[in-house]
Amino acid sequence: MFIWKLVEHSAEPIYRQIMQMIKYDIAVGRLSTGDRLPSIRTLALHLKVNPNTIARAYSELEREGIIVTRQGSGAYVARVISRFKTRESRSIIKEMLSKVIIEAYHLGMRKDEIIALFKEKIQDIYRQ
Amino acid sequence: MFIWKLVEHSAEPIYRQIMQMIKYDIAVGRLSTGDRLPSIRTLALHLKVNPNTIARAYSELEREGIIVTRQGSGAYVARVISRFKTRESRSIIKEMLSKVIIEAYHLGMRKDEIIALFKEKIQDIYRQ
Amino acid sequence: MFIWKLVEHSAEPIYRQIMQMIKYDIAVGRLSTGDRLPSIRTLALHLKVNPNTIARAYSELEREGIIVTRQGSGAYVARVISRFKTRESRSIIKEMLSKVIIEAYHLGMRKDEIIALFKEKIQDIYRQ
Amino acid sequence: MFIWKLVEHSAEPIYRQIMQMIKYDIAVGRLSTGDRLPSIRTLALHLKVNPNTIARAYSELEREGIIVTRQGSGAYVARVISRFKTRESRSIIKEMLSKVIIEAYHLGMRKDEIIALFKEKIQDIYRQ
DNA sequence: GTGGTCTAGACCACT
DNA sequence: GTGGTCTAGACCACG
Repeated sequence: MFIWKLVEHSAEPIYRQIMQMIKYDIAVGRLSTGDRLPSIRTLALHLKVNPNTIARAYSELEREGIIVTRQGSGAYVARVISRFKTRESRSIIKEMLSKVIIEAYHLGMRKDEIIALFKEKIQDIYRQ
Repeated sequence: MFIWKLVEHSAEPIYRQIMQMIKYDIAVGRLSTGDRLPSIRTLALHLKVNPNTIARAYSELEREGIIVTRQGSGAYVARVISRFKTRESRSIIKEMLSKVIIEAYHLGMRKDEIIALFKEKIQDIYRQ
Repeated sequence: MFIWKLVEHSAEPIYRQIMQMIKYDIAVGRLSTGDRLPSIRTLALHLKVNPNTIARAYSELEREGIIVTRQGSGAYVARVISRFKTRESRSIIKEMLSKVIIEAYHLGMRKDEIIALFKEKIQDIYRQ
Repeated sequence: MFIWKLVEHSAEPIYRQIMQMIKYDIAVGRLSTGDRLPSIRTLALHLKVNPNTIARAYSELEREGIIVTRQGSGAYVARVISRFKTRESRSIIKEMLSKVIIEAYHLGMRKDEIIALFKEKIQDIYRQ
């Protein structure tokens, strides 16, 4: 079914970890448009967290346009509305790339090492 | 002297923005080993934030081994101790790369676009 | 016959969308006093929703005095009983107008733009 | 200070009523860019609701870009970024106008009556 | 002091 | 059964 696990004692809030898991699964194709997500209660039991926490994750994903929810029915992967706003998106992604590269630098990682990691990761997600 | 500016109303805590600015300047070579950082009071006035906030940033940077503070003298950029612990660092950076690539995906960015951004950013920081 | 369509994944509950469609058709004259509405089963099949949902919509419309249902016969558009209670109605409509105008304001719409939209819409419904 | 009151037993969720009050006050100019909103706890005490409910309202207003919040500092009325997306906004407002006019029709209100109400309300908000 | 996250548990609305 | 709202109360992060 789903094989999601939380990182315990992470600084990352639980609801964000959940968002991240789902976004990842969509990005790598394990979840597709129209697929039904587990119900809030089911997932809460599975991950052993409070249903409100799952609800929070789903609701944030919904406002990002990544899933849709309907009372009495459930939550579903949204049709991909690539509502790409070039300028904003570029600036968000540039900022994130900046951070990770600076972090790698200060962790003593070499240029070729981070490039290798980047290539590896991008293959996972942007499969041909 | 220094030309740092805070992003107003960013979700990023102020002390982290300050850490980020300093790490960036070190990474691109604007700050080098042994350089003296502005005093807490000076920087607090300049950025119009509480001195405690600067102190927090400096203390975290010291904890990361990026700067050293000497009682009564000030804070200095540390000699680059590449305290690179391969496994941990790789996992941190992989996690961060994953996040940014997934985010780019969901923002509708194409593979070549994010690759271009990555190349651009890595040139800034890892100059030959 | 009828050409009603639901907005998929709308935040608006399905039964309310159905009520809205019917009220709209009455208001613009596509449905008149005495006209028979589609049966619950028929409409449920057509819209691909649970018959209970249609039943709920019809029952609410009946409560509002807009349709009447006769056992075993079906649902019909009621004779227009203008059960207008000045004070209550005014307060409901004022509240709704307030909301839409405030919303328009925060969406950056100009005064003349919303006035134009209002005039357009009111022509649709209150034809001379 | 602030003179907000909740409607008891309203179908409108409390957090939405709170959002509405704040949007209204901004629209009519009682609150201006940069003004500080009451703290979550203060407002919760004042309105006799749970702090989480206020937090929810503030957080939704933030994602609509109407206010900004900072941990440890408070919530402030945002600079008006009229990030007006013509098509989307027009469609939202048209939908809302449609509903209110249909509702007025079914409540037996005359054309001139609703026009009068509209004019009255729009004067409140879009003052010259 | 501020807002942010999370839990436990209740009740409601919708299909 | 589904998701949505709300409360009470705890603990953390930030300035």
